Amino acid sequence: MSPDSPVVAAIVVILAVREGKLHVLLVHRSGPPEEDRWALPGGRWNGVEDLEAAATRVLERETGVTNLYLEQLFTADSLDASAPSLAVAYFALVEPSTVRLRKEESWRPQWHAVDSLPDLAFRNNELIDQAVARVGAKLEYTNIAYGLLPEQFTFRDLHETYEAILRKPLDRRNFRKRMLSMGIIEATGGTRREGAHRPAKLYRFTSREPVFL
Amino acid sequence: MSPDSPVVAAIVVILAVREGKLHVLLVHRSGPPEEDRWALPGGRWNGVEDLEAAATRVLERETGVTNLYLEQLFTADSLDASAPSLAVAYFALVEPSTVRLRKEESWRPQWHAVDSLPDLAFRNNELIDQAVARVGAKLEYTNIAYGLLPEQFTFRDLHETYEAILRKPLDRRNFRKRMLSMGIIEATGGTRREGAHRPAKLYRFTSREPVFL
DNA sequence: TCAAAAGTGTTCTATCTACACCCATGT
DNA sequence: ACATGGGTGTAGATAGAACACTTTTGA
Repeated sequence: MSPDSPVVAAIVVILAVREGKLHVLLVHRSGPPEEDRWALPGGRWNGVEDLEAAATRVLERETGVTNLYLEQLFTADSLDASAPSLAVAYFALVEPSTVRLRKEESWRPQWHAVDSLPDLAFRNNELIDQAVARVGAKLEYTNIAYGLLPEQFTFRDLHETYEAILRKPLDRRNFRKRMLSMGIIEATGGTRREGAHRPAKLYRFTSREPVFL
Repeated sequence: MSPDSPVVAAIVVILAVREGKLHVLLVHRSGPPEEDRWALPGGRWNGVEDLEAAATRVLERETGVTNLYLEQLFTADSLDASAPSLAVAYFALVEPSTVRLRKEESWRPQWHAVDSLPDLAFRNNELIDQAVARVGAKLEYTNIAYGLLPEQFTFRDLHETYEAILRKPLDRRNFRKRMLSMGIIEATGGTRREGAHRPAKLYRFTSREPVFL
């Protein structure tokens, strides 16, 4: 491999909220370089398809999910000291119940709570921090949370999702007002019973395409 | 060149405010591909240095400027239909009086008002739009305007700079209050006479490193 | 004394924050 | 009737927007 022809990979920070905590999907490297460490899933770019298509392919291979929110994040160099390489990082927002993880023995993908990550290969921790920061900022002025939630959801679901990403408590009443005044969600008319208490109204996103306010 | 080993280039959106208008530095392509069109300056990445070093090198070659504000913007593929290629775009903020443009006959760099750009090679217009949007957003919560202004400047200079990027009038009094309350600038104590009128106080940025508020 | 730009405060409005009680349901 | 989470309103503080006159200087 000549110095002029680096290896280019697309890697994806796949984020989901599970049981009120933000998780990222990692694979365990069973071969060099950085053998036996956790890392973001990725795939080599073949130079023919779109870069974003390469990221989509990685996302689908690892999760079975297609068509969710995907955005370019950052391009990192020098990740692999052994050869010239470039990693174009994307992040994806997925709804965990739609995910079917790959079941291989090696390179097995697994959810990890973002709060308590080990030291990852290729300085991937920095990319995850960046992705979380970016998503948090975008929650304020876009509807991209649709990527993290199912078609229908309660205000509680939405509230937990926001708190998981922003890592701070949000007043329930103010949160509700803000969401409604943003106009990105609407009541479906339905309700959901979940226990010995009042049923919650169901909502949906008015659009499941990215909308900027 | 195999499909697995694309060409990687660093390209730079170099922005400056000249006479109250936002400008971008472009080179005129005197060879294929896209011969005879204007494009962003760039250089091939050699795979050894940091990507950011490659961008810095482009910036210095075209402007003589070093050590100003530089940030990664976006990585674009399929810019050149003839071969697999990847362009990692950066944007830089420079103070035009410090710039000494390269004087070659071909590939001569030239400032262009962002308001009235021609159709550029490699869909570079989109990258410029992105850069301007990003800088505009960051003016609100960072001090990166330091990159566009000399060591000392008047409130008028600062005001014109902000208006040039945001493309909208900003009330002078409110602007002044906001800048001072942000705490990113301070009076030097000096003044500058510029004509038959009251001299303006001079200010400097309290820090010339990026600061987030 | 005039022209030209620098400098300065107040009022109003909208937005954000803090905060506590009643409601609907199942057991 | 009680336990559990769902649902709602108000008051105070803060930040942003609108707006016009006085000051300093050189000619």
